[in-house]
Order: sequence, then C-alpha cells, then structure tokens
Amino acid sequence: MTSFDKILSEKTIFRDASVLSPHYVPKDLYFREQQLHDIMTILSSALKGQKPRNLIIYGKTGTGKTCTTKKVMDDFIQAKKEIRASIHYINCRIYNSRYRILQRILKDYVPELEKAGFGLPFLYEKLVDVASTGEQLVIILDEIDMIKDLDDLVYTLTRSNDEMKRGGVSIIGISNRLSFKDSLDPRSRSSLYETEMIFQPYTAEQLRKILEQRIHDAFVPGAIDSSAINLAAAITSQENGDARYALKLLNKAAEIVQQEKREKVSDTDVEAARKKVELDITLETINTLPEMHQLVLYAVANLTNSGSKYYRLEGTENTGILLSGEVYEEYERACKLSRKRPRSSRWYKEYLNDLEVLGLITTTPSGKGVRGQTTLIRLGPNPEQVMTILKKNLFGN
DNA sequence: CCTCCACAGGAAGCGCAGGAGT
DNA sequence: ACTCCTGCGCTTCCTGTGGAGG
Repeated sequence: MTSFDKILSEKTIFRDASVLSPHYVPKDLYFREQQLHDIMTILSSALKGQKPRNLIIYGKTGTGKTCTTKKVMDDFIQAKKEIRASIHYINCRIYNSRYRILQRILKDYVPELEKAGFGLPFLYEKLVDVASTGEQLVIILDEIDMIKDLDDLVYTLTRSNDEMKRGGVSIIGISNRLSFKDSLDPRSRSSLYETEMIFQPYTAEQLRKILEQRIHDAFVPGAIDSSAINLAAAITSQENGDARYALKLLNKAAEIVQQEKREKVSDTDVEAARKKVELDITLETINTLPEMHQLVLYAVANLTNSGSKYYRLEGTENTGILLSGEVYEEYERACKLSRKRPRSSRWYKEYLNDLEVLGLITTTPSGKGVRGQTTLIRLGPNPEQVMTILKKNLFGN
C-alpha cells in the first residue's frame, strides 16, 4: 500500500468540501426566491429585445448577492437561445476602471483587443457597433464601488444607449456599502438607480437552514451534530449574518474533528473553530500590514510583555496598558534594530489610528491619574502570538 | 490659580510615482 | 513619447487641551 493509498483510504467525514466554498452556487437558493424572481423580471425584457432597467443591489458580505446574480446569469444564458442578448459578469476589484471594463466586455467580440493600445474613443465606438447589431448587453458590476471613475463609466454607457438604433446596454451594480450612493454624481446616480434592491443579512434560523442544505452535500450523513449547526448559526447571526463565515466555521470544525480522527462534529468543535478562525484572521491582517505598522505593533506587543514603566493601576503588576509616549520610544528602538528610519511622531499617531481601526489595539484618552493629555494603548490579541509572527516578519527569526 | 506637561490633531507643504492628457 | 497633474506618504509647524504640580 503506497502512502497515497493510505491517505485516500482514510475515513473521512467530508463528501465534497467544495460545497462549503464561498464560490459554490447551490441548486436551490434559500430565502432569496423573491430577489431572484425580481431580477429575472427585470432582465426578461432583454429577452424580448428591449433594454432592461438598470439595477443596484445592496447587502453586506455573505448575504447572497453574488450567488443570486450568478444564478440569474445561468438561467439567463439557458433562456436566451437564439435571441441577441448577452450577460457579462465583471469583478470590479480587478477591473476597476472604465477602460479596463470596456476592454473586458469587448474582447469577447473583438479579439484584437487582447493586445493593448487602443484609446477610449475606439472602445466606445466598438461598443456602439456591437449593440447596434441589435444585441442587448447586460453588464453585472460586482463590487461596483471599487471603480475609480464610475461617474464617467455610467455616463459613457448611458450615452451609448442614445446613439444606438437597436440594442442596448444595461447595468446591474452590486455593492456592500450603502454610503457609496452619496459619492456619485447626481446625474449618474439617477440613471444608475432606476431600481434598487436590498439584501438583508440572514437570521439565525435562515442560516441554520442554509447550513443544513450545504451539509447534506458536503459531509457524510450524520457527521454534524445538530447542536453544532445551531451554534454556528447563532454565532454568525450575532456577528453579522455572513453566510460565508458560518460555512467557514463548520469547515474548520470539521477539519479539527478530522485531524483528531473523530467522526462527529459537536458544538465544542465549533467553539474551537471560532477561536481558530479569529486567530487566523488577526494573523492574516498582521501579515498584510505595511512594515511601519508592524513595527508600531511590535513596540506595543513588546512593551505589553515587559509592562509599562509609567502606568500602573494600584496594586497590580502589569495591566497591559501603555502610554503613547513610551510606545513611540520603543518603536524608535525597534526601527533602529531593523535598520529603518522611524517616522515622525505625528505620523506614528496615524499608525495607531490604523491599528485601532483594524481591531489590533484599543486606545482610550488618558483621564485623571496621568500627567498631561495622552493616549492609553492596549493590545487586542495575545502578545506572544503577535510577537512570534512579527519577529519573523521584521527581524527574520 | 497659574504653569507646565505630554500629548492631540489641524494646516501647509514637500518629494515622488503613476495615471491622464496631448 | 512627453509633460502635466494628482494623490499619497510623510515632515514640520502650530495651536489646543485636561489634568498634575507647585
């Protein structure tokens, strides 16, 4: 028996782990039937050769926005048959400018576009050409708020509609920031917001149903205790109702069980998975932090271990609370150690702000008990874990 | 009560990179 | 291909502020 055989013959509680992936589109989409139907109603005019209304979809992460639109896309492609209509999905995190988006859409029609070097006017003309053959183009802009020149893009696209005799271009925008509407030019806002749709976060009960559905396909029967499902749903709905988070929790819990060669995922595994997921997230944020932020965080962690020189609560040895000034000095030392020029204290304050926004530290204004007006700093995560990863990143050991 | 401490945080400006316009 | 412009990361300078200390 080879090692591979051994691994492959090992008992597993997974049946198909890909079902748990955030990109997986299930056959039945629970609790989004209404939205699915509404979007299809809007798009159905494209199948009749008329331009559909533009649409904006809102909702926090993991509320099924992308999933629902992907589903609509599949059905649309099925239904269109010989009708001149097409649907284009674009992830605006990658294609984040008017130029790139136009290029992306048009390269399906004009192969030469693969080679760069065409001006915007050329792209625009091509777009009008394509649509003027009578084609209805539906463009899905996922994470639409990432587009740098959205006003210009909307203007270009709506304008092109006027120039075509037949055919048309319509937009489905997906965003998770409600506030992004305000940053739009009033003119493009009114044309973009012909229809608005909001995806509410899932409730605990809904999450439970969704999890059950996925579990059925992802695991062997009976692998997940119902108390585990309930807990995962409860934790998630309390946090933010992000279905992806719930799936991640279950996945992680199952991995733990698998590693320990057990056969059933219980609620304690979910609890452990939650801690692990949280740690993963903080370590990931620390790893992607710019160098100077890491140095500041290192200073905070290092001082947290040794204790503040100046700030003590009565009767305690080490409160984990630090003063802004001493952290800055420690930060300067850390910079020296890694042969980097320390930034000014003014900018160091901005670093502290950033770290707080990321939840890595908490700051409070110093009240009484401290001379002068300063900031008290406390490290969020466990200092040892932070030190380990930062030492590796900053000093290579 | 006044003064000083130890900062907070706004304003102005600088050098640079990358993108837009020509 | 070239310049021009803009945004970013940052420094320098400055005024403001709540409590400690005398």
